[in-house]
Amino acid sequence: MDEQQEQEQQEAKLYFSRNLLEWYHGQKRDLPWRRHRNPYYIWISEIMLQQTRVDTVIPYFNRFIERFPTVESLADAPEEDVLKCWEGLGYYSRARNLQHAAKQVKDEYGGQVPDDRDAVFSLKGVGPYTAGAILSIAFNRPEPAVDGNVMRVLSRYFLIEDDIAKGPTRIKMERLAAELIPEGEASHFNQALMELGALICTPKSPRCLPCPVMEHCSARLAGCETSLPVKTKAKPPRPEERLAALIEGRGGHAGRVLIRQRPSSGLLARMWELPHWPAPPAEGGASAALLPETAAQDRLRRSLLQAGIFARPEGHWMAAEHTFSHIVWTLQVYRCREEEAPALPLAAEGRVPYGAASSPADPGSASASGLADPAAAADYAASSAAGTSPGVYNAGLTASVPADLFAEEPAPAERFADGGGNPEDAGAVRWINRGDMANYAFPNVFLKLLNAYFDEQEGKSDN
DNA sequence: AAATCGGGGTG
DNA sequence: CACCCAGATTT
Repeated sequence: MDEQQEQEQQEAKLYFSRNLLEWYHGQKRDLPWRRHRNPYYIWISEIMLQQTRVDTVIPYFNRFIERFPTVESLADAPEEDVLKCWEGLGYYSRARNLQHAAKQVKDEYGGQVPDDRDAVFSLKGVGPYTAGAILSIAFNRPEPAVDGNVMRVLSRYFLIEDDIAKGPTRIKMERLAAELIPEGEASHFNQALMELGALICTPKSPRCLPCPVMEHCSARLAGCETSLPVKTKAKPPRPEERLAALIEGRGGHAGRVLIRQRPSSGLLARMWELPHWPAPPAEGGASAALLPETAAQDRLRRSLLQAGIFARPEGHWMAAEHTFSHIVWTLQVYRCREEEAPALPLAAEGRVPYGAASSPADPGSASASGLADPAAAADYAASSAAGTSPGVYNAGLTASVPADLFAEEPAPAERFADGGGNPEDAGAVRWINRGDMANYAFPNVFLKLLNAYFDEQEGKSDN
């Protein structure tokens, strides 16, 4: 690049920074986290915005800071409260990382979000982008905050054709973004950059006419703005057919359905769900949806028994789909009815094996109670499990199940080939009614299924 | 460097 | 419906 080009490049940068900043002051949106310069608010909003659009985040943000107004209140909250507040937002490990980081701030930084690069970086869930966002937006530090919006804007304005999915490209963008920050204006400028990406320089059809920097935008001048940024495509998610059980309680559980808690690591960690297992591949490669219903019900019953849950599938209810980044679940949901446990033994913990092979029946535990009636057994479990809510049912039924029922069970790794983590801390089950849903955090697909079910029940009882 | 982590919007 | 959106952590 000769001297003349270099000078033009410098002018393009100055033009960009000046015009963008001026535009932002006239166009910035009124957002809840922009109404104060509270580093805690900025931090919460940036974690939420990592994954979701502004419109979706706003109600979550408002509820979150109402429920957890300070770092300390977040640090001291029960984890399930934090997860419940995050319910439906996705990427739940971020909620758990956020609370972990709140404890860090409380214990190591006196409850104040640190105004220090290394300290901010050390917080769980805070990476290069979020650290830069907190330091610049909350503390006006001249740090770059390069997210997808910023990379899109910069790749177009400076016509950078590097693949933004690659690591080194982000480093390059950060160097460039840092150069562009006007003296003393890091907070406004970084927000302006992201605001432009969100409102004007959008992925599909950028609105170049109202763009404050269109005159010197290299991509627009070259007519290639819609083909930037260059980004390698993600590989498509793999499909997974699963059989799910909506179990209607009987006796002491009448009007309730059974839910269980997922393991504390992996997919949807510690969230609650209807029990479900991979569907066996049908003959000839047909999908599980085409699996003869009796075969599917038989398989589901085996899986339920294997998990220590006594229930009988009674027919297909509905299908539901749930899309992750890397998997697509198709859930075939069967309505099931709770059955009486054959022998009896109720252990005290309210847990069932989740990923592990079922433990052998413990003859000792069988004498823990002599209750054969499910309602009485539930009462027994509730009364013997201190600190649990009414309706808690101990499905840790290690009772004698005919061994041949398990003859065709797949290996544990196959049964729970969904990213399930440590089986030791999973498998808690509860019988819940609609009101109890407020106490458990569910992924959206199960929220929809449970609401659909309770709606259906209410409709029936009205008639 | 590649895979793991949700859920929603657009055309 | 196909296709798009992304940052931190783990492996």
